[in-house]
Amino acid sequence: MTDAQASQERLRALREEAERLESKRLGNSLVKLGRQVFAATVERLRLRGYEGIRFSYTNLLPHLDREHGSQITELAERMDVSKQAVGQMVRQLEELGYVQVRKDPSDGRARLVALTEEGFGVLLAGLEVFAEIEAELESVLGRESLDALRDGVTKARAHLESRDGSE
Amino acid sequence: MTDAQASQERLRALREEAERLESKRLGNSLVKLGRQVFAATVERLRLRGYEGIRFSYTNLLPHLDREHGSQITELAERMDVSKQAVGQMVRQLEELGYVQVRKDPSDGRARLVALTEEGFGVLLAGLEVFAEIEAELESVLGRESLDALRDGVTKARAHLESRDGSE
DNA sequence: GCGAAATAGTAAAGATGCTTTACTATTTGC
DNA sequence: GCAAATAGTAAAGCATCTTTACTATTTCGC
Repeated sequence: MTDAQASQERLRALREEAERLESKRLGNSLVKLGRQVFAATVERLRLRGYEGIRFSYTNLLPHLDREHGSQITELAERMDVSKQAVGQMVRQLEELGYVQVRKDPSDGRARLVALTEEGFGVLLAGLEVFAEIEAELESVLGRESLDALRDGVTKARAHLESRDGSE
Repeated sequence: MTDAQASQERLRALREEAERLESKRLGNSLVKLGRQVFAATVERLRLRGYEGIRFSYTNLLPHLDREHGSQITELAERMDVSKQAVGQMVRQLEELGYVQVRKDPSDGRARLVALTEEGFGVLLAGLEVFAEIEAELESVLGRESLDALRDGVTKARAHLESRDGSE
């Protein structure tokens, strides 16, 4: 076998390997599934009459109440995202009329974010949609597999976080 | 119990429910894990001396060869993304010197994308990193759980795709 | 062969969910 | 009472796409 032939052979084998690995590309399919869940959530909320709701909002809303309100920094910590990200969501939700923001009387720097009546509706709808998707996945995968998936995801995240300290 | 009290009670229960669900927010943790895999891959390639490699490139490279080359549209179909997205990656990889593009002699509209020598190196490194991460996750989760996770993700994607026809 | 329709590709902008850097306005801590 | 910490905003950037709109070829159908 000549060098050229060997090189070609190597390439062919490699492409086969790549092809074989294709189905296993975990990072990719995880993100795609995650985005599908995002899109499904947004779409189903739209069908329930809630326009303009992004998936990220459905992460924020459950942390809000209608009485006292919460500070943005506190919300950011609970959600494990930056306060800037929360600030953005709050501004958008305020425009949509789903949250109300007022000055914190006990701290001039802070603002208190609280749900409006409509925001409470979105929260309820979001929980419904969430439960619906969960139920569907459970019926497709079975309770055990779904739990195992969640568990696997959690463990994998913990490993990569400690190993690469990222995200 | 007055109406106001009932409403407050409802809210409190709801927040507890939300809190309880927090750990189960599948869409969110999936995307986060996916991004962790992205970041880990990019970081480990960087440590191997490959700068400027994005995760998306590691999806594209295994589809390329060094001889004939492939058309962008064909690559897009195989990768299940838009041809515009592939076109972008190709331009960026070309700038980095990892792929070479030439006109398709048999079709004046088309261009053929092929790996350079350096691009081949990135491909190999990417496969190494991929295998490394896989091995780590396998050692953390166990072979069976990892397979189950992959399987669960695949099934969940199929369900949401058929149910919502989205992504 | 010739004109309409399909196809390969590019360009530019927008969606989404973030982050980072840089800044202002308060409040706290010594 | 003054420096350092903290709450928040503003603006830009990043990553991986998509959508809309367009050009340049090629192919199909007659």
